[in-house]
Amino acid sequence: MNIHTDTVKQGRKHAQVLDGARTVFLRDGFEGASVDDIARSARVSKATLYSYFPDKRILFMEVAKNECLAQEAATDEMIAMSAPPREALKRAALRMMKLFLSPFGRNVFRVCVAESERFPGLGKEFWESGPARTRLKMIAYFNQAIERGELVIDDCDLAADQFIELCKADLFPKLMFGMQDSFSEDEIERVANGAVATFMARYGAKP
Amino acid sequence: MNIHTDTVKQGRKHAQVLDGARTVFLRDGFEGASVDDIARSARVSKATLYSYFPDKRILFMEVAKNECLAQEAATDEMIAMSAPPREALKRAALRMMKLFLSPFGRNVFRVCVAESERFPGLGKEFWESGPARTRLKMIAYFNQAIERGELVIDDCDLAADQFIELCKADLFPKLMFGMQDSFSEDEIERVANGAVATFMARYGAKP
DNA sequence: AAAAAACTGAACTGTGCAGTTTATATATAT
DNA sequence: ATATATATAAACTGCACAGTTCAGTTTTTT
Repeated sequence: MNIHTDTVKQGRKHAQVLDGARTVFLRDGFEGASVDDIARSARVSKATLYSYFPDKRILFMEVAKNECLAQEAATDEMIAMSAPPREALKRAALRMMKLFLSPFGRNVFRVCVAESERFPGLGKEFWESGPARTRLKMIAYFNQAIERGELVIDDCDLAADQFIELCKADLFPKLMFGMQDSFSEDEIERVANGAVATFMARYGAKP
Repeated sequence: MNIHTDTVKQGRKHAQVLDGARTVFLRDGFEGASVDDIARSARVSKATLYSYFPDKRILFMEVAKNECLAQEAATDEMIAMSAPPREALKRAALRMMKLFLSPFGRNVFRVCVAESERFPGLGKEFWESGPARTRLKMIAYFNQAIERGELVIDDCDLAADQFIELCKADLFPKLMFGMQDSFSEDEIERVANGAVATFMARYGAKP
């Protein structure tokens, strides 16, 4: 994430402030979060907070930048490149779903959607350092599996996007519209299996 | 939409106020919209506005209620029940996509996501009077097509959810993360065709 | 142990905005 | 025509919150 590569003062409480900000921003969004809340949550005085981050916007950006790095780290080891499609896809599906169904994923998405007007580029940068990487991993896997004759795909980009969307079926709208906020293993299994089955019906090599 | 069935004062400027509110809320969200802006946009004094709607929250709910009714009306005639699957699905895909890619769809979604904390039930009510109806229509169609031997579906609920998500592939994330805000016919065609092809590969009756 | 740097808490300023009031104007009905 | 309803503009109140200041305390460095 390239948002603001400025030098921000380092010091004892730097991380502490970021942690508090992360908590509050993820919970309340940008507008919803008050700097007093953040300072309280970080167990730091407001003055200290402002000595590290000259304003709320910059603090928010710093938090976003950090989240992106974390996301980036979590992406590695997502797909077992050599596994057969059904297995590899199932694992990928479960991982992706766990991520965007988590409070973290939910909130990041909410904040990106709500704040993308105020912070142009925020959504894009998050996307690129998170979801886009997963997508690339998947496309790389597709190419290997095509080589092996296990998959037949004309448009790999679209195929990847379709698989990702298939993993959101049912659950994602329920989450976004606030109709449900946690999901059982069974619900997740059902959707993951459905995603794999539908994907393979279209793109699995016919014997 | 059942949010607040109170009696709100009727009168000459009732619709005018709602219109202005609709414009501004959809553009700026709940927090982002100022009552002064709304009054200005509705060409009505603030006092008049408040004589119709006792507070901002209620005004917002009233707008949401109206949008739901409109949505509901637009849903009828979405699927030609007797058409063969590829044709019916293609048409349904294009309609759905046009809807959620429109500024209207985008904003309603944004507002629901951003405001679902502040207004519990808002997202759900919108979902139920909009997307859920489309979903039901689709399931009804599936059942007829299954009867005719054109489709083979074990879990119609999941199948409908999958089709809806397939229609969002590629475009929806780009929209949500602010990476692109309008889409060409070609882009839409590609995704719609992909959705139909993938859906049919899984659920189309084998000859 | 002394000096320097970092932190605290609390009070303060300024601004933006929801909601109210008032004095005035314009329709609508009798 | 006159009385009553309704609408208007503009000023005002109250509050929440970003950002500042400062006198005093704690931690780190030397």
